[in-house]
Formats: sequence, structure tokens, C-alpha cells
Amino acid sequence: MSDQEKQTEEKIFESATEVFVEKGMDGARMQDIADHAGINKALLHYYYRTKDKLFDAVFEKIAEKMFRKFAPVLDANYTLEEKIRFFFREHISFLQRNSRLPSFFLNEINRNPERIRKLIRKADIDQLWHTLEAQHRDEFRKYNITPEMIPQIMTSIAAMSVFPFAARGIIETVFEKMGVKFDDYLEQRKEFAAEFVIRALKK
Amino acid sequence: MSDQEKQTEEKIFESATEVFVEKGMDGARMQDIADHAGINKALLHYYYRTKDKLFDAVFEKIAEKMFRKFAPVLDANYTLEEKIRFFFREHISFLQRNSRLPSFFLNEINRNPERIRKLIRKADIDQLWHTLEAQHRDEFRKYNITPEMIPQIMTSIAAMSVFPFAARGIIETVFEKMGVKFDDYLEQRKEFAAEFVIRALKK
DNA sequence: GTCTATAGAAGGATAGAC
DNA sequence: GTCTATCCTTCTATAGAC
Repeated sequence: MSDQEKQTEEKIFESATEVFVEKGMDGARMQDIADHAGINKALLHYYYRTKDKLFDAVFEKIAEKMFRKFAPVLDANYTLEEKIRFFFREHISFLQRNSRLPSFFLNEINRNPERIRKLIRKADIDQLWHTLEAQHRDEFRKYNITPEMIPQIMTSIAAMSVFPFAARGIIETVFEKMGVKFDDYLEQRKEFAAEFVIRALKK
Repeated sequence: MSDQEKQTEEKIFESATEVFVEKGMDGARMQDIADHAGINKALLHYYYRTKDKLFDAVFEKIAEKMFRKFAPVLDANYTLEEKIRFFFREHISFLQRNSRLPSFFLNEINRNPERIRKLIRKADIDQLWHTLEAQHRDEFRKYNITPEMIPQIMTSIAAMSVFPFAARGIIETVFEKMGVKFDDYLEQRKEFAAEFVIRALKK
């Protein structure tokens, strides 16, 4: 693959990412992507054949990027509480720099759940859980965390971090009326969310 | 307005609601809505002129329906803890019966924040907050809840209830691998979320 | 590999008959 | 009020020249 090929293909990919995240699969236009990349429509089809294939490539890359942020949680050198604080600090920081991802991502999955299935299959979810369970067995016992609480806790943690971005449009509008700045709220949230969850887990 | 007019207009409205919630504004097709209502496209335009106006009508109705669920929280005859339990029980039950609303709603707002502004203006958000503050001043003091924590707490409560539905596609796929049933999880969540938040608020 | 030009299909909207 | 037929625009995708 020549340098120029790669440059063009990458430029297309980056432009497609921006436009798809901004407008969604249905709202995005191949013309917009071409304009954004400074080329013409025909080249998009030359490199990716169809809009659908281009979208799939973009979507998969984004999914991989988001899940990668969860990996350090498996690091064994931290206590459960440290991991919770680490997660919120890092994850919210990541979303601050990519604040439209959650809404885009969740929406496209709901619209076409098949898209996520093959990615989830690759990521060893239950493996991840068993690893965590082994690392923190004592702490789980201390907190009275039973296996059937795991789905509740996992989704609660994700909710605390992701929801402000997924619901950004409405939250920001409400905050405006209350005189609250969304950016300040996010900075504050990194610590608030961690302490909130830790207190909730303690008996 | 004759009975038949109303019947047709209502049928169009209901069909439009289903199709828009299912496919989103951009993905919805006027032809789909017409087929769903058992009429032809021309009639849609006769009653609502444009796709945009039809969507606006649907969207506003849904927004009104969702916010109405918050109203009982203002009832003064309950303690703060009772209200939290009541909210999660009622709100999650409502979303169980309308499980695609959150994703649709949040996404359309993010795609066009202007849509929500006029509706938020109508709903007296700060008024709502002052009412709550007056009703629960003592409890807030007991819990050490300060004014700058309010945005964090409000969004956390909303997140606990709404996120499982907004992220349903991915959560359900993960649960599948873990052998967890989404419906059971939701039933459990009504109580779990309430106790989770209450514990988090307590020092 | 990149462009221009255009095919071909789909979708929103309207005209006009009944 | 409801239908059929059709206009017109937009969009994806491809053909063919360079």
C-alpha cells in the first residue's frame, strides 16, 4: 500500500468518523464525508465500496477504542476502591474528549443490535468477570456483594459515567436554567461518582 | 372535526409514533408510516403537511408524557427516602412499558437540542427544585446535601433509571453471555436502585 | 488512484380526480 | 377526506476518461 493510498484512506476514515458520529448512520451523507475529506464521492466507493461497509469500519474502530478504556481495570495492583476511583477519573476524562461517542454508540447499537454481537463475542466478558471476582473475593465478601448483584453494580457504574454524555442535550439545557456549567459538573463528577458508588456499596 | 377525521388523524399519529421511535427521524419513511396506518402517503401530508411537522408533534407528545412521570415527586406527603423508592418503582415500570423511548428521546435531543429548549422553558425546572428544597430542608441537612451537589444527585438518579434502557442493546447482549435475563434484572432494579441511592446519600 | 458525469432508485411533496 | 399518479430533489453507486 503506497503512502498516498494510506493517506487518502485514512483521511476518508477520519472524515467518515466525524460525520457518522455527528449525524448517525441514517443522517450521514456520502457527499458530506467526501467534502470533509476534500475529495469526491467516487473515491469513497473506490476504497470502501458501500456506505454500509464504511460505517461498519468506523463503528468497529470506535467500539474497540471505547472498550480499551476498560482494560486497566483488570490490573491486579489496585484495591476495589482504587479501581473505582481510577475508572471514573479515566473514563469521564476520555468521554470529555469524545463527548458525542456515547450517544452515537448506544443509539446505533439499539437500532441494529446485531452490530455489537460479534464484537461482544470477541471480548471475553465472562472471563473479565471471573478475573475481577478472583482479585477481589475478600472485598466482595466485606461489602456483602453477592453474584446476583453484579449486573446491577456493573450497569450502575457505567450509568454514572456514561449517562451525562448520553443525555447531554437535555442535561445541558436544564443546567442552563439552573446556572450550572456542564464542564464544571463533569470535573466534579469524576470524584463524586466514585464516592457515590463506594458509599452505596458499603453497608 | 368529524369522527372519521379524528380517527384517521389519530391513526396517523399513532403509526408515526411507532415508526419514529423505532427508526428515528432520519431513518423513518413516510411510506412506512402510511403503510402502518393503512392509508397512503398523500393523507399524511394532508393532515401534517411535512415530515418535520409530523415528527415535531410526535416528539412533543412523547416529551410531555415522560415528564408527567416526574410530577408525583412533588407530592409533599412523603419523606425523601419514600420519594426515591416511589420514583424508581414508577419510573422503571413506565420505561418497561415504553422501553424504546429513552434511546429515541435522548438521541433526537442530542441531534437537535433546539427541540427541547422550548419544552424545558415551559416546565419550571428551578421552580421544581425550590419546591423540593423547601419540602426536604431538614433531610438535606441530615444527609449533608449541599446545593452544589444537587446537579450530581439529580443526574445520578436519572442515570440509574434511564441508562439500562438507553444502553439496552449492549446490556442485553452482555447479559446473554452471562446468563442473566434482562426482565429479571429490571424487576430487581426497582428496589436496588432506590437502596443504592439512599445508601450513597447517607454519610 | 482520482476525477467528471450520470445512471438508477428512493423519498418527500403536490396536483387533480372522485 | 381519500385516492392515484407524478413531479422533483436527493442520494447511493457506477462507468469511463485521465
